[in-house]
Parts: sequence; structure tokens; C-alpha cells
Amino acid sequence: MPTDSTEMEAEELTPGAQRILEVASELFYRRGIHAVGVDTIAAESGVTKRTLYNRFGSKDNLLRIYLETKDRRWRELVVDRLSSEKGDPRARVLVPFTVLPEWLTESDRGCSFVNAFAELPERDHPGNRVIRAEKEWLRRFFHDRTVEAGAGERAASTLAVQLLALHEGAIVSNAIAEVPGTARAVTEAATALVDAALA
Amino acid sequence: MPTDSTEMEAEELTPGAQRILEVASELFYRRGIHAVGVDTIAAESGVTKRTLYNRFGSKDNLLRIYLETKDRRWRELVVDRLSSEKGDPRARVLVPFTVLPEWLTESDRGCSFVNAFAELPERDHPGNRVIRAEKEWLRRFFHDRTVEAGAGERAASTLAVQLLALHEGAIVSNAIAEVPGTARAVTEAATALVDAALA
DNA sequence: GAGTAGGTATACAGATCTGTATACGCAAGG
DNA sequence: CCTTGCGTATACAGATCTGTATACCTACTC
Repeated sequence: MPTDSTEMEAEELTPGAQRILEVASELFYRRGIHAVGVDTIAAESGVTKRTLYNRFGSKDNLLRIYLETKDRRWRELVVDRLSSEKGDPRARVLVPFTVLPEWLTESDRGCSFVNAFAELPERDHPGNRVIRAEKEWLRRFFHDRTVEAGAGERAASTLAVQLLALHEGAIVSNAIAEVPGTARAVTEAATALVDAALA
Repeated sequence: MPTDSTEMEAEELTPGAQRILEVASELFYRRGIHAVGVDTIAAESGVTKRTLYNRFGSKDNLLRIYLETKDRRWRELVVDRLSSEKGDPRARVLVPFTVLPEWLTESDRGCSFVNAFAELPERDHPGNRVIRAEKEWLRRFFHDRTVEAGAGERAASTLAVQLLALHEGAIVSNAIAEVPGTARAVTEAATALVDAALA
């Protein structure tokens, strides 16, 4: 059983397992974790429950892999866009905001990590760890790019927290408040904060 | 059975019902909605399940009242503080941020409404309506106070979305990323955005 | 040609969930 | 006095949940 392998990659998955992961991702995100049973996931994936347990071992493990996969996809999106923004250091800080419009097209139910966090209170749950690592990665991203843009340590730390909050809030409030133009307005705010910090 | 009364107030509740609501609020917030059963709520409230159903009718209704109560408490906190900030129009815009430190002392698991939203996907669920109404109220609060401070309609609309996102993100990322000084840093950012919009 | 990997099909154990049924106790107010 | 409101105590119906058991099928590989 490959389920204890932490380095399990999506490419190593069998076709059936890949379908299970895709279906589970969609259901966990759209309906919530506890609201979705393994019977439903198996049925909608077109496999038997036995196959699901043979591939993933448990619902908790499938959940962890769902979060890890989403995390990897998010980081890759940001890092990829970063490499095409080699010139302007301020634009590099803002990459998580400039990718927001395309990221939000599949995120109309809020942030996967925030939503999962609501259902995973225990800090030692593998899923909870993935979630906190993701937020820490983004905070550090803002911090490091800000330092690279020429800011001091204190300014970079403050700006990182501000941008992290603004970014989280954009995804969440876009889904709940449903105000048109949220991504654009928030990106403008982020730009203003970056310009002020680097002035 | 008083359960269908929408105007049900906490003061009208029997002592037992009040205890149930307090315990349920804590458990829903800390462990999640689906993860908490009515048996647990009844047991920790020191009442029987029969009493819970006699007072609240159903778990869904208890959940709705939990959200409505939290919503009322939040609005009252903001409105109360607003009346002691009669002078400076910019300070009035920022009231939801200045009350953040005290609000966050009991909100180390993120935003109750955002967390509940993650578990209530259906738009016509009573709880879902309460959540969206709460966010819309806060957005409108920012908008109206900004207009009162002298901004035009377009500037007020943009600023309202920005402050809403920043505010949501502050509560959420404070709980997940656990960066010290989040409230202070975010309030500084909000102040800068308000000043820029009213310049 | 035998073993192995991936999968189907079905049934079931054991726990937990929401909600209800039945029967009783007690105190306050008309 | 006696009804009404609030609550206890216990049992249970019916659904759903995670996870396992048993038995069989198919294709590929060594």
C-alpha cells in the first residue's frame, strides 16, 4: 500500500486513484469534509469502496493528499508566474495577487485551506499541518520578495502580514460577499501598501 | 415551541436553553458543526436531549440561532464603539479594526461565520443567509462611514471591499498563521488605505 | 504459465447521528 | 387544586458513517 509514502505524487497514481482524488477534491471543497462520505466519493469516481481503501488507506489520508496536492498546485502557479516577472521587484511581490483572477475562477467556495481548517481543529492532524505550512509559505513569500525589493527587515515583516491578510480576505470575502471587482480592488490595495512600504 | 420565532432573543431563553446555546456556540466554533452531535451538546450543557429538542426544535435551528446571536453581539460591539467615536470621521470608518484586539481574544479559531460557511454550502440554508447578511452588513458599514467621511461613491465602494477583505483576512490569518502583531499591522494598513482614499 | 497488481461486487460489523416515544418529577400561578 | 411549563431518565427507530471480509475477474509480466 503506497498510502504512507509522504512523497506520493499525483503522477504515480493509478488512473482509478487519480479519478478518486479529483472527485474527492471537488466534493471536499464544495460540500465540506465531514459532509462527504467515502461511499459518495467511490460512487462518483466509478470505483468500489474497496479500491478507494486499497489506494488511499483511509479518508483522513485521502484528505491529507487532497490538501497537499492543492498546496503544490498553488505554489507552482505562483512560482511559475514569478519566473516571467523577472524585472520589476514590486511586481514580483504582487504575483499572488496578479494570479488571483484565474485562481478565483475555480475558488467560488472560498479558500480550500481555510475551509478545511474550520473542520480540522486538532493541530497534530496531518491536514492541519499542511494548512498552516501553506499560510506560512505565503507569508514568507511576501516577506522574502519584499526584502529583495529593498525593504528592511521590520518593514518586510509588517508588509508580509498585511498582504497575507489581504490575500486571504480577498478569496474568502469574494466567495461570501460576492462583490464584483473584488480581485481588482484588493490588488490595487496591495499595490498601494507595497508602494508605501518601499517608498 | 418557540423555535420558529425568528425574533427569538437570548433574554427570552430559559436558563437551560441559555446554557445549551452557550455550550453549542463554543463547540460549533471550536470543533466544527458536523463534528459536534446533539448528544454531546446536551451532555455538556447538563440537560437531556429531550430538553434540547423541546427548546430548539432541531440542530439546524440551534445552529441558526447560534449564528444570529454571534452576529448580533458583533454588530452591537461595533455600534457601541461607534457612538464613543463621534468626532473623527476616519476613526469611525476604522472602528471594526480598533475593536479587533478584544474580539480576537475569543476568536483564536478564526471567524465563526467563515468557518460555518465552509460547512453550509447551500445558499438557502438559514445559516448561510445569516452569514452572507453579516458580511454584507460590514461591507455596507465601511461604505457608509466612508461616504460620511467625505468620499465619493466610487471611492467608497472600492474602499469598502478592500477593508472588508483586510478585516476578514486579519481574523482568519491570525488564527492559522499565528503571527504576533497581526491586529496592529492590519489596522495600520487599514488606516493607510483610508487616508489614501480620503486624500 | 504462474504470480502479481488493479479492480469489481456484495455484504457486514460497529459506531454514531438526528430525532422521537414513553413515563415521571416538581414548582409556580390561576 | 390543578393545569401548565420546564425538566429528568431511558429507550429506541432509522439512517449514515468508516472500515473490513469474502470471493471473483482481468491483464501484464517474469
